[in-house]
Amino acid sequence: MRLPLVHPPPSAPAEVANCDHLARLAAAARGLPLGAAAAAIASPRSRGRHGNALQWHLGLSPHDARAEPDWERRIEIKLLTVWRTRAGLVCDKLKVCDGDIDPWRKLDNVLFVLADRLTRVVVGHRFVTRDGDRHTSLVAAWRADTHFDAPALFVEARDGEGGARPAYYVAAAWLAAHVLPTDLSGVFAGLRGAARSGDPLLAVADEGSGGAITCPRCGAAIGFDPEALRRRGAVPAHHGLPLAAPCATREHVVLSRSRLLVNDVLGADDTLATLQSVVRHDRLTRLADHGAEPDDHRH
DNA sequence: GAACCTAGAGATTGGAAATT
DNA sequence: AATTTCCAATCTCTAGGTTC
Repeated sequence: MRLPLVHPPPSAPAEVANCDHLARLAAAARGLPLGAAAAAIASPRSRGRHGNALQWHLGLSPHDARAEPDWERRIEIKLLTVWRTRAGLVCDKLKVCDGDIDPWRKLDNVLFVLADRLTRVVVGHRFVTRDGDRHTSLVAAWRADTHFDAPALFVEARDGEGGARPAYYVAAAWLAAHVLPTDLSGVFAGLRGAARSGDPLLAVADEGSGGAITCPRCGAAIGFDPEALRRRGAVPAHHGLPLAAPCATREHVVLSRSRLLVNDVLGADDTLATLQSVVRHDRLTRLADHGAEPDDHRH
């Protein structure tokens, strides 16, 4: 159920908060697969595991549970999962905070890190300050009718144990209008059937490889529809026997090599290895460990 | 009519905080 | 010190609508 906002909006737009160090890290994250780090630091079904993985790569505590912006208490970092539909790039609504917390401060300055829903690869980022049209449209939610006006910010109640648990969300439409670019490479269409339950294991193939490759993890045969790979860039795949760990009990998806991004810090080989989960957890490269962290973050 | 898309709501998770 | 409750967060499901 949708409820009216509790916290009145500030009258003035937010001041821009910059951090050059964070900007460099965000740029360096492009092409980085988050799945491997997520598997290393979070439980397999944890809701926030890819956000945790991003925090880890940025040198923050992976399980940050503060009510304040994550980065220097000035910039909120949000992982935004995106996928492709016929209409272009889309994302889901995003929770801002619980209903008893002021959402405006969290929305002052946000670094949105965009990740592909299928591959969990970082595909881009955007710094967004609550000013200009973004301020106006968010503030308009204060007087909007929760049911008929499709406000950019809303409260949704969750009836759980111990009563309602309302929380603030930004609408997907607002994110589409103010955060998402029209197009971005490295973003795949959502897959039906496979990849619906849990993260699929990924294998990379060239589009000319004709429907059969060997599994990068265990060497067993993987079969797929090569025409579908050319058409969509990703296909559900059949993993042949033997089905040993970690390949047993997991869905498999084959990706077209030419549609994948390469992370500059990892390089082509390590990007592929990380994406395909063949890097040991204690050998993972952490983004924040590359390049010295300047004392002043160059503000 | 099959496949796809969307909004709304529910289900889960690990760490932090609170309590015993 | 050990246990329980609280909490942030978002992934997943479902029903109903749209589009090929």
